[in-house]
Parts: sequence; structure tokens; C-alpha cells
Amino acid sequence: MAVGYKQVAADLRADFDAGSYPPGSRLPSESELARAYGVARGTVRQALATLASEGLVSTRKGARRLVLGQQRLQGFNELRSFSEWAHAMGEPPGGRVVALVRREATAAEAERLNSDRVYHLTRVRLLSGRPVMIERTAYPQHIGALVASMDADHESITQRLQELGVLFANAAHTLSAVSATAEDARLLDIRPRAPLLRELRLTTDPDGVALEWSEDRYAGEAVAFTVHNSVHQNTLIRGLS
Amino acid sequence: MAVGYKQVAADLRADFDAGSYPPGSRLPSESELARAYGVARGTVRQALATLASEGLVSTRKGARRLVLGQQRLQGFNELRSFSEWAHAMGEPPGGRVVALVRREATAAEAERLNSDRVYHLTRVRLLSGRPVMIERTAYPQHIGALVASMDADHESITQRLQELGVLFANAAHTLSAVSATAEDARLLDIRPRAPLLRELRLTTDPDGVALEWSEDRYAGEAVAFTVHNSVHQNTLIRGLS
DNA sequence: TAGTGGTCTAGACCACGAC
DNA sequence: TCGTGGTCTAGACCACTAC
Repeated sequence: MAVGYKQVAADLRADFDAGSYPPGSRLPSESELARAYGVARGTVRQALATLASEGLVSTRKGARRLVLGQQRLQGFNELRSFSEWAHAMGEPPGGRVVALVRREATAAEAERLNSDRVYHLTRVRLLSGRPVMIERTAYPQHIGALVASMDADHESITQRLQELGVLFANAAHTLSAVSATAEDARLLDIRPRAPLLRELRLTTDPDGVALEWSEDRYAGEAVAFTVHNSVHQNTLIRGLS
Repeated sequence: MAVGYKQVAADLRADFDAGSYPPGSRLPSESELARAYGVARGTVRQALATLASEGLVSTRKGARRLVLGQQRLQGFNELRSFSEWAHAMGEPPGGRVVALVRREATAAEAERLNSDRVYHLTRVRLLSGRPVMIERTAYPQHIGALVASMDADHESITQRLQELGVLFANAAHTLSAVSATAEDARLLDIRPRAPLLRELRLTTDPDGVALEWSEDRYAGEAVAFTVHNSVHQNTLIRGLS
């Protein structure tokens, strides 16, 4: 078994789970870990950087690393795909297609997707049979054509697209609060004007080409988003909308 | 001027701003940059990792780095402090203290702050004179005592605390949507039941000791949160609330 | 096949923390 | 003062991309 930084990080995560390093305790020094794992200090540092980015440990120059409370993070795939996220939570996901149309792009869609015509999918997403989210996604033509041929009620679009060789690489998410419209309320089976968490999402491939532009609306208390940051690391922005 | 990875990153950021690398173009290779800046490849890699974490470039093994759209990120301080954020946006911040009481901690507060008694501050935050956010913050005793002695209407609590040697190091943020209560509506001058973006925030010092536990409520369309992530990096979690 | 980014090594020096 | 993490160097090999 090759001992790389991922292996070191996984071992340390397992140690956290096993309670070897309770929250508030200090990790061994980088040199000690390097000796223990038989790797160079740089490799240990890479592993520890991974754990820090997951919010598991915090760092201060000159002092040993502090173990923070356990956090279960989700990978990019779970973040992007409702289905994978649901599976990770142990809740069977579901979907119901409300509409799938091919039409001219709105100004916003054309700007984001760089495409005059789009496929637009409206879908209600279910968790254990309960509607929790409305997904309104615009796809550029070449992706939309693939989506149109799928059974969106029963299979994961993201997973199928990946199987077809479509690579998701980057995503930008913007979160805000909105009131449920009459249609939102009907689809989610809630009161009109109930508060919804709105997520605008633009996903691109490794070349920076837009793959989807989506507005998702989550039923008020069904879902929350969590972000960790520290003095030395942050990926969250707060801006005027 | 020492050429460290921060300097290299800053230079590249300036190049982006100057339009030397338009979105969609490719960066020079790590080796070329190392030669150009007179540093080792590792230093260049560290600079590029910084830019990647800011959503400025994307990376694929075997191919040169792709320049993404410009993004102006905010540092940890701007993220944590309403005042610094407002200044960074060019909007004069303001505040109005609604209540500051010393009382027994609720169960949730006691758990997060590890303190039986807390100082609890309710404050309306203004942007250019317009109310945009309600801040309800619990401080443990030793921090609260400092806060109680401040003029919270006119000075930045975060900044004053830092001047007094209180170090903010980590923060966890959870975002969801809620309806405005009658009090919320009155304080923000909006309709009751209007959608609000709720941010729960726990801030700790470098030792992992909790410094504040806050529930902030942003007026519907006043603010949005943005998160960037890629296949290899993510700090955002979606979870049941 | 040549070039690129990903990973790793084995050193080194410094600023900061703990004592 | 001594140990720690932060930074940097100058190499090396591999997997992947582009051609």
C-alpha cells in the first residue's frame, strides 16, 4: 500500500473517528508524523492542509495543530448532485419532471451559457418521498439534447452525463432567500410566500465551458448550507445581490 | 522586495486585472513562471494554489491552467465583520443597539459557548443608513464584559476586540431561509413574513475556544452569499437542518 | 512523444509559541 | 532557548494532455 498524503489524511481522519484525538487536543508535530508514516515532512503537510480545509484541525505557527470538532464533509459530486447527496444522507432521492422544453434563451441564460437556444428543465426533487426542492435548470444545446433523451424521473442526470463523458469541474453557487411563488407553493406543497432558500448555480467543465445554469429553491427548513473558514483560508463571499 | 508566493500571487492577480490573461486563456507553465520570477517551482505552485482557492484559475493535470472569470474575494475579516465588509463595498456601515443584556445561557448557547451566563446583544445593522440585517449575538462572559463597555452604535465590535487582543481564527457558518417575525419586520422595516436569509455563526479563537455565537438575519434581497468549488476543493456543505 | 501538472524527497532558514 | 509550523530550494518520477 503506497503511503501518500491521501493515505495519511485518511488515517488521521480514522484516528479522529476512533477518538484517538479528542476535540481540543493537539496533534503530534509534523516531524513526528513524518517519522511515524515514513514519509517526508512535505507529504505530512499536504495531508494536514487537506484536513484543515475540511475544518477538522486548525493551525497556528509555532504551536502544534489543534483538533477541532468532527465534521462530515461532502465531496464535489455530492454537492452538485442532489441524488448523490441524498444517498450520502441515507435518504432515498426522487424526482418528478414538471416540464422540459426547448426554447430561446433568456438574456441571463444566453450570457451564462453562451447559447441562443436552451433546454429548460423544471423538476421537483424528493427526499424519502417528500418534496424539498424545485430545480429549474437551463442546459446549452449539446448537453440539453442528452438530457432530453433521459428518464429524468428515475435516473440521476448528473451521473448519466458523467457516464456519457461530460466532465463537471467547477461550480459557483450564490445563496439568498426568496418567497415561494404560487407555483413554488403548489409544487412543494407549502404555503404561498413561505421562505425558500434559493441557490443559483453555474457549473463548468475543465475548459471553463458552461454546462448548466440552475436556480434551485429549497423548502424553508428542509436544508441548510454550511461553510467553514479560517484566517488563512476562505472561499465564501458575501455580496450585494 | 522579497519574492515569496504571496508576491507571485499578487503579481498574477494584478495581471488578471490588467487584462494580460483574459478569461478562457491559459497561464504559462509552472516552470516558465518559476524562471520568470526567479523562484522554485514549489513557490509558484503555492501561489497558484492560492489563486485556485479564490476561484480565479482552474487546474487540470497535464494541461496548462485555465484563467476563469475575475472574482473579487473578501478576506476573513470582511467575512466576519459587517463593518469591514461594508467598507470594502464602499457603503458606510451603521448600527443601532436594540438590547444588551446579561442573562443565563439558553441550552444552545451554553453548549456552543461553554458558559452558563452570557451577554446577549441585539443590533440592527445599516448600510448607507438603510437597515439590512439583524444581529443577535451571544458572547461568553469574558468577551461580553468587553463588549458591554463599548459604544456599539458607533464602533466596530470586531475591530475593538482585536485591538484588545482577542484573536478570531475560525468560523463556521450555516445558511438557511426563514420568515420575518413581527419584531424582525419592525426592525428591518419590511413586511412580516418576508423571506430572510439566516446565518448562524460560531467563531472561535486559535485554541478552539468559542468567542461568539450569532444568529444574523439579512433582509431578503439585500445580500447573497457566494461559494466557489471545484472537483478537488470544497468547503461548502449542504445538510439537513 | 514531449510537455504539463501532481506528488514526493531531503534538505534549509525563519518567525513565532511555549517555557 | 528550543521546538513548531511557514516558507523555500533543487532536484526526481509519474500520470495525464496535447499533438
